[in-house]
Amino acid sequence: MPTLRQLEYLVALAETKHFGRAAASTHVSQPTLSQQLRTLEARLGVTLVERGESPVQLTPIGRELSERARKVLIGVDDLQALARRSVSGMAGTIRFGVTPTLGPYLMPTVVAQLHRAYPDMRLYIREGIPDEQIAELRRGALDMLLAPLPIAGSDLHIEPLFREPLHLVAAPDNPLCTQSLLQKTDLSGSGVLSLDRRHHFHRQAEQICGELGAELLRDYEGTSLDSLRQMAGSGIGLAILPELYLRSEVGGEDMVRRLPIADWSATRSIAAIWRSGAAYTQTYLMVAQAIASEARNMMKAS
Amino acid sequence: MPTLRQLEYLVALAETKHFGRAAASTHVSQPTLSQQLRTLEARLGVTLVERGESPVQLTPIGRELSERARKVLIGVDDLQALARRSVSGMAGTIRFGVTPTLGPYLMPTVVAQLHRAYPDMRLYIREGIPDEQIAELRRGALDMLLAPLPIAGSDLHIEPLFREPLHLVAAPDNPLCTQSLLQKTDLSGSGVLSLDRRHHFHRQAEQICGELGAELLRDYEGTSLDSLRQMAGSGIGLAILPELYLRSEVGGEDMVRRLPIADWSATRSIAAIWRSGAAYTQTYLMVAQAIASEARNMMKAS
DNA sequence: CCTTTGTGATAGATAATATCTATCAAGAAT
DNA sequence: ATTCTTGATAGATATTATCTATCACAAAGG
Repeated sequence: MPTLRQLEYLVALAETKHFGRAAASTHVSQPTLSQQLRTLEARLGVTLVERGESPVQLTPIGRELSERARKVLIGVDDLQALARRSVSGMAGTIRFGVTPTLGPYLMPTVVAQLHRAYPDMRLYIREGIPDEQIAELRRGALDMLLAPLPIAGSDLHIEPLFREPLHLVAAPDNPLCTQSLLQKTDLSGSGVLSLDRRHHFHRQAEQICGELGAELLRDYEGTSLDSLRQMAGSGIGLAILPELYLRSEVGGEDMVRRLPIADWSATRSIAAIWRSGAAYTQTYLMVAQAIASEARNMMKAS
Repeated sequence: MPTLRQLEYLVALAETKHFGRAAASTHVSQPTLSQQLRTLEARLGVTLVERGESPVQLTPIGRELSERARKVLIGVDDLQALARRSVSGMAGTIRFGVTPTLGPYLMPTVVAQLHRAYPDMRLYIREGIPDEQIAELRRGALDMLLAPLPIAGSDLHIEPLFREPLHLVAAPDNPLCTQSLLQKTDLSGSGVLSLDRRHHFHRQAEQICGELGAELLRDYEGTSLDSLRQMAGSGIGLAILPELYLRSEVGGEDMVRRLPIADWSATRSIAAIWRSGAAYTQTYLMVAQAIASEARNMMKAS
């Protein structure tokens, strides 16, 4: 295999057609360049230079290979340039897991912002069930994760970011919607829709229903927040929907109404998570803080 | 600057996620790979591997750079593969000079033939005045040349290839065309057209006119064989045109007629030329012989 | 919980390679 | 004919890559 230095010497000779000047431009002595060119010719098994010509001429093969060499050296220069830009850590592709109950309503803006600020960094977003994504994070298929708490694991760094309010919603013609302020007891016995049980969301819905004396409907599991909203809008039951979803273009409140309930404060805690042994944790921390900031901005705007 | 070996180690580690297996696949010991990865990180100024993780994980930057590294190594593999294919000499781009009084009527077929036989070799054809192209050959702007003889120069290898007949042509309604066999004396005093004096062709026309007692017309210098043919076809004068031109699609004899002249044997010698100190002279010789063979084939066909 | 195995890092020695200076041979320029 | 320029060769030195031996620590197994 040739060395990059040898390729440099070949390219310099192709440009200068002079052993001495090629040596000077690559900062070695002329005998070194002469010797290394010979070694390169021996390794490649071809003659690169017409000896005895004045000025020096490359052979047709030598010219062809020097063009290839130039491209290789450009590739190495690009690699080094990227490394220089990466010294801060703000580079590379971060494989980022998100729950579908949050990611689509929050991450697009954040991804665009971060890419503008750090052109060499990308978030490659992948949706999935948090528990499954935790396993993927552990085995190295993901670098970072946005997920609701709680999450257990001493080998993970958990960075709480923000709390997202959860709202109970009903169809507009539901009698509950006629009251200006509901008491929790008013909801006793109501049917509530939820996502399938693999979702964190489901468990939180179970807890809320327990508090209200409501009933978690088991015959109508939603596959997405949208299907929950549509079923709730059709009067099949109530639904618990998160704030960022309701505020998004996709969500919205044209089909359902938030129920105003006295002393209602259900929320879910969202955290960014990465492996404890990760390098570039400052980078992950910065990304996490950008997400938290955007989420707060989105929830503050009225 | 990283070394190609270090890039190999990085790519192997990205693939195996195991220092020992990466070392085995690159045929070094595990401590060597570990050390070289550390050196590479130091040179690039970035962390490529998450230490303490099990199994080994690359950082986002490490993954990005290993992709760049892979591309560089592919470039080097391609360079080596081309070198292997070039050992025979039949590779690279040969910068090939030709006279416009011959090249366009002979070289297209030869270029295609050679490229089929040797896909890694190309002839890059450039037309020009032979004397000027001889200078370009000497100073290394051309590798090879097809030109009429004589050519002087002890620093050049001259490989005579074939003789091309030259024909005197006239307009069809020229009285000379009514005779089935002309004597050279019949042409005494006739006007003959020629190319401008920089062309070898011009000098040969002068010589032929001297032999015939004809007169070289000086007010009508042609810029190409086509313009000579068209002027001759218009009755402005006679013209001397070479065999391969007359046989070509571009040339042809629809506008002019060859004059049948007793004991007519005017020809020009065509040779392939390269620098005496050139490498890969066997390649040039093979190219030259392909040209000679094609020329003979084209002139033999009736 | 203890022992064994696996993994990556470190240390010192050795092998291999790159580069140096000195000098030469040959050609070009004066 | 002499001097200068250019690329090659020789031997010495500097630098780097790789080795083996061994360590520290974590994971796996009993």
